[in-house]
Amino acid sequence: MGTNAARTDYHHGDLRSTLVLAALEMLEAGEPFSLRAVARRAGVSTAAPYRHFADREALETALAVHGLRELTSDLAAGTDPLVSAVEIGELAVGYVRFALRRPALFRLMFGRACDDQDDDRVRAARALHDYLEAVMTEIFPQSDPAPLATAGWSLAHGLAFLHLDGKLPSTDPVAIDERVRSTFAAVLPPAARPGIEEP
Amino acid sequence: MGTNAARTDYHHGDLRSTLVLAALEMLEAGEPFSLRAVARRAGVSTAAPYRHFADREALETALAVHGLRELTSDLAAGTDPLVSAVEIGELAVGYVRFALRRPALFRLMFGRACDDQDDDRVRAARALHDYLEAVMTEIFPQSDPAPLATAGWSLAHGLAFLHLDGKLPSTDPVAIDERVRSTFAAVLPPAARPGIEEP
DNA sequence: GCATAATGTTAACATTGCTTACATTATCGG
DNA sequence: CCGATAATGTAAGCAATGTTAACATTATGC
Repeated sequence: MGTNAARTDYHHGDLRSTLVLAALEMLEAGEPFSLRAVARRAGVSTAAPYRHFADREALETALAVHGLRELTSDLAAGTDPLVSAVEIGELAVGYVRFALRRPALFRLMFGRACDDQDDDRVRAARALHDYLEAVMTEIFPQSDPAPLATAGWSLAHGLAFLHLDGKLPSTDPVAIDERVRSTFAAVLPPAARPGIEEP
Repeated sequence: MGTNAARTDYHHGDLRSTLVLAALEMLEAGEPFSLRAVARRAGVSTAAPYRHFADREALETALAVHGLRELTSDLAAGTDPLVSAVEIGELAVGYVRFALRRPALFRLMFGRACDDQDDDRVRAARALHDYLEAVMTEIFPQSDPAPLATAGWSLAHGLAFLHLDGKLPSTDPVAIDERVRSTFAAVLPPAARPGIEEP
């Protein structure tokens, strides 16, 4: 109990998870999202969520953590044995697809300042960054991976947001995938060849 | 008048501009922003803004248009005779600086879907895109400028947002500038040399 | 000058985030 | 096994917000 209250089985039975789930469903459905609406959907009183989240922002942080983890595992699962530079483009395609598939969640994850007080959130964000850096290290063993990871993440992130905002044409999903690939190709073509022996 | 009501001089004297200005000041000051608060600051009743903006979103769209124009002219003024590929990095530095200097405004400009109904907003967004494409055309005359413009914009945009969100360390402004430069250098090094004769 | 449309005001409604006081029930020490 | 206690949920209410409707006022065109 106390800090580690995650599996408790009280009046409602792990209301906290229920609330997060309800909020995720509402985000997915594109419905506007409010603490009261979430409580309603969970079949619980207006004030009940405040037993589990300090305020609205705390719920949003929990949702962001969920999204960050899902995105990270999505990317890792999509292209597991990263070998060629081409696959970086595929990684970016996965990133942009995630953003367009879950626009509201994506905006929650990246739309506001990272809550540095929340350990879970900081960890989840760093896990994503570390994964990208590891991939870059594997693909470009002779270059400094840090700027490459920053570049790759920023590029994918910018593509995701600009498509989300309608700043780049975003009607045809196939065209989007192609644009992401060609953008990465335009920028990372003189990459290291695969199969380089480790130094 | 009618649609072109911009310079009218009624009871208050161009309340519309006053509201936009008041809202911008509040954004700049980091204050939370509400229609009522804007009306209060403009010294006008709660319902007055509805004579000039259909709803809150309409005001936000006006602010976004303002911000897009300012950003575009900022960039164009900062580096006027674009010549070398290095300057693209400087362009990105200006972009990221703008985002960090006006975080709330930047989020308004790019945080939600581009209101395709609003001609001003569509035009302002396209003007920015066209400017970037023109720069790319000038610098890389032999390459297809479209993917390069997309890549440059996305990269700068992603850097801006990741810094804004605290996903990349954002305490020291000088370090940020340097990171933006090195990121662009890591990705656009084999650029065309300056001084290429026009084809 | 006067009809009329443009602009601003007052008052109200529904919804929201949040708090306070209270009710209920799980858990634990005896 | 039982009662104290803390964890959890509820009811009611406050202040703020977006929005609208009904009304007042002033500028503008005939």
